[in-house]
Order: sequence, then C-alpha cells, then structure tokens
Amino acid sequence: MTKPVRVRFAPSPTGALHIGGIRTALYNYLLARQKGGTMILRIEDTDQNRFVPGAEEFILESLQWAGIQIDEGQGVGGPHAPYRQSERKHLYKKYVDQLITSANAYYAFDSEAEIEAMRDRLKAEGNDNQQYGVHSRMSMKNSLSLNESETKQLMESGTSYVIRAKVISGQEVVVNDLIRGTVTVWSDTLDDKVLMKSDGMPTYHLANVVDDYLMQISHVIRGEEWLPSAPLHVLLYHYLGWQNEMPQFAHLPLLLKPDGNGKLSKRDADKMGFPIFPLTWKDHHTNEVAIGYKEAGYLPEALVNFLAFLGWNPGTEQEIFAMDELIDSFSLERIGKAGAKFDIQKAQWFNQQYIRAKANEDLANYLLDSLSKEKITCSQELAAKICGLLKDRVTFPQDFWLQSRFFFIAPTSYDEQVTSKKWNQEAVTVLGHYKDQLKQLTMLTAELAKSTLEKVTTELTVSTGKILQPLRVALTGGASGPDLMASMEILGKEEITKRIERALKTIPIK
RNA sequence: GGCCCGUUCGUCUAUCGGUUAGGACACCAGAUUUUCAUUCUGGUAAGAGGGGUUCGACUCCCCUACGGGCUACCA
Repeated sequence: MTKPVRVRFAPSPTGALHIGGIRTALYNYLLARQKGGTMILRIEDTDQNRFVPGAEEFILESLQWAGIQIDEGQGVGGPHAPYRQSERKHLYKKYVDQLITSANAYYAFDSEAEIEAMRDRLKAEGNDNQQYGVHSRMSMKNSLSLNESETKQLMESGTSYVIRAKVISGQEVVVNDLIRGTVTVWSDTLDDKVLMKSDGMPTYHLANVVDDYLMQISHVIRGEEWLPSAPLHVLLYHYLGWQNEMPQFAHLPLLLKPDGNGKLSKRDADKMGFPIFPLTWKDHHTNEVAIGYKEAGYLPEALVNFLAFLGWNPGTEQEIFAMDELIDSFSLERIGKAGAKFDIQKAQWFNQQYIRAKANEDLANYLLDSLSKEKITCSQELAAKICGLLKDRVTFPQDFWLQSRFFFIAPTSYDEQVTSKKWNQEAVTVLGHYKDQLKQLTMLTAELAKSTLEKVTTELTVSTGKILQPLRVALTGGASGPDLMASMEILGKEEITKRIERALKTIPIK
C-alpha cells in the first residue's frame, strides 16, 4: 500500500517570501492536487533572531494570490497543530533526548572562540576537513570527550550547551532523490550538526525531520540548497528508528540570475528592473518598498504558468497551462536537474497571453480601475470597446489606461518627431477640409471616418498615407496607437473636430 | 580549500543509443497593417573539451574544464 501523499511547504518567516519560494510551493501543491493528497504549510521559525514581523502574513497572502491553496497548516489548522515550529518546541525535546539516550547525539559546551580555534588548528595542520565531527569531536569540550561527572558538573553549573548529532564514522550514506537519483556521501565528510541550540530551540535539521515524521509527510520537495544536508536527515531518520517512514526526497533546481551566474537574488531583480516578491513588501528596517508581481501587473495565472516551466516541462509543445492543467500534467520525473536562469521577458510573454485570452468585458475592469483613480467616469460598455481595441498591444493591465489616455484627455502636447516632419502646409489644408466634411456628418463610424478621409485626399490629390500621422498627432498627441479610424469612432465627431481645430491653431507649420 | 549537484541555440527546454537535433521567448528579415503595434511567413542560433563502451552516442562510463549549492547555535 502506498502512503497517502502529504507534502509540505515550509518557509521561514525571515523576510518576504520570494518568487523561488512560490515555485517550490507550487510544485508541492501540484503533486498534492494531482494525487489527491494534502498540502501543508508549516512555518519554520526556529531562529528567533531572524524573525521578521509580517513575514508570515506575507507568505499566506502570497500563496493565496498565486492560487496555491493550503489544506492543512498555519492559517487553516489541522490535526497536527500547531504548525509553527516555535510553538512546537516541547515536542523536539523528547526526540533529542531519545537521540542522547541512543548515543546518536551528545552535549557540547564549546564556545564560539573554541570552535574557531579548532578550525584554525585543523587548517594549519593542512586538514581539508575542518568540521566539528569525527575528526575533531574528541578534542573538543563535549559529553563524548569529557567523563560523566565532568559533563554533569558543567550542566549543573549552568554552562550553556548545544546538542550535536553524533555522525557515524566510516559509512556511506545514501539519499534517494526523485530528481537526482542516488546521491552517496561518505559519512566522515559530514559534520556533527547542532540539533538543539543553547536556547532550547531545535535547528532546522532536527525540527524538519521530526515534523516531517509527525506530520506523516510523504514527499519532501525543496530547493537544491538542501541537498548537502539531506544525508544528515537520512541519518537522523535512522537514528530515530523512522527509516521506514522516511519521506521521498526531491531537490529542485535553483532559480538563477538572468545574467552572469549565481542564485537569483533581490539585488539582481532590482538591478534588472523586475520584481522578486509576489506582493509588494516594505522592509521594516530600511522602509524600502519592493514592488511585487501583483502590483507590477502580473496576472497570478501567468506567473504560475511561467514559474511552472522554470525547471519543469510537460514534454509536449503546449505552453499555456491553467492551474488545473498543470495539476493534470505535472510530474516530478519531468523536473530538470540544472538551475534555470530567470528570464523576465518570458514572464511578460505569458502575461500577454493571459490578458489576450480574457474577454473584453473582463478587461474593461482593469481600465475602469485606472479611470476611477483618475476620477474619470466611463461606461462599462465603452471601456470594453476600448480594451478590445487595445488588447493586442498590451502586456500589463495598467497598459490599458496608459494607452487609452487620449480617449479621455485631449492632448496638450504633440509628438515632436511627427510635427517636425509631417506637419506641413499640405497636411494642414487636408486636415482643415477633413474637419469641415466631418462636421457635415450626422453620425461618425470608423468606416465613415475612413471614406470621408479618402474622399478629401483624392479631391486634393494627396496620398492618404501622408495625412494619417498628422491626423493621429492632432487627435492623440502621439505617434502611434490603436487603429485610428476605430479610435475616431470612439472619440466622436464633436471631440474630433475640436481637437483638429485646436491642433491647427497650435502646431506651427513646417 | 573540502563535499555534493549540474552542463543541448543568448534564455527556458524536447530528445530517455539510430532525428535534416524539435518547440517557445528574444533577436533579424519579408508580407499584411497607407504609420506603430498586432498577425502571418521565413531566418540566425546548440549538444563544454578529451578519452572510452558500441555497428552507431547529445543520450552510457571516465577524466578535465566550467557553473552552481553547501561548508553557522540561518533556514
């Protein structure tokens, strides 16, 4: 019988969750949904020094925005509550005591300076391995090197201590990874990691293994940065007698910076001008505000689609995947091994695709939002019409307003490029006639605007092409934009004649 | 330095021993749009290097190079 799928996303609230975390959460979520399993959110806040207020809420809000639903865990509760590791402190004690009893862990009393001295010493001796471990632990101050009464005395005198894992010597430790296959490490190269800190809090390693066991996690899907400590985790499962309950591991390839090399960081994102956080985040110390994907205009479906493809692909040529399609197609086996460089242009392309796929009526809401901020009123119907016109030239929702501004606000300046090149006597004459002809019309449609223009240009034997740009400049102030005739229909006869008149008066003839 | 992981067009990737090495983004060109964008068509562009194994290697093995991660009482 196979274990029910129970996966967890386990971020630590040490700052804003970044885009890579969303991808990790997404992969967990996709597997959970596909297998009818459970998606768990656990907060790994064992480092009290690095706690950042608001970070946990940020995680919750970000996941919700991305459409990643939590079935169990922080924020929703569940049978294994609490889901915040700081509130589970009492649980870890029991297991670390068990490890002490079974001689798989020991007390260590060394100060920071003593550890540093040990490292310096080993380094000076030309030793490659400068870790606190098999090669060095007997020369340190711990319950292995000290006799029982010395140890007891130190503990009773209140000397601060940590508990370290006693990593076995001379053994191969094998990590079975769903993405990487078998990873084998010689145990002597592992160090005696601290399991319990002097403040009584567990470290990641202990808390993680204990919680994954208690919460009956079936798959540990996390970033590749954890691969080096996975052997220790495997050892811990064995030491605790849980080897049969050990989850399957899947270490995800990292998200790399777009140029050069290295892990994607906030710095790179800032430098290249794209967001790193799903939502806007204000740093509590610097008060610096980092704009999020949401606020930058990325649609959550688009971002999710983009992220899913950074390290995974379905093996077909389909690229646009809604969440439920991702759920159907996802598989851990098809996740790549190599790190993926982050390409914001592709993210923008996905965003474009998702915007285009929306109905004009839905798009209209984006425009209406912008308009209400500008205190401009507009009917839903008209907004939809404008969005339809703009749809194919837009990447972000806010572009609708940016590109339709001229519909609502008459130009106050005119594009220099066009006026200096095209605004000549001929254009002015044609535009004057055209305006007069338009005035005669009872109603204006795109077709009529066009036929009237053609009529005027043939009468004056001028090519229509020469007039189009001056006309656009007069009406919109800009050099480019959506279909001019369709725009005129929306603008209406009155507004058009007014704008042409104004342009004729204001723009100097070249 | 040590340990571990990785390496196909500029980027994301397909290929699970036999392909003219495919697609997408980006880029370039042409067509359409009497402008721009869109759209359409086409194009440039890749198996890090060296050894094996094999009738045959991008695919399997080894070495080298390069890249990345880890190396905290951080996760």
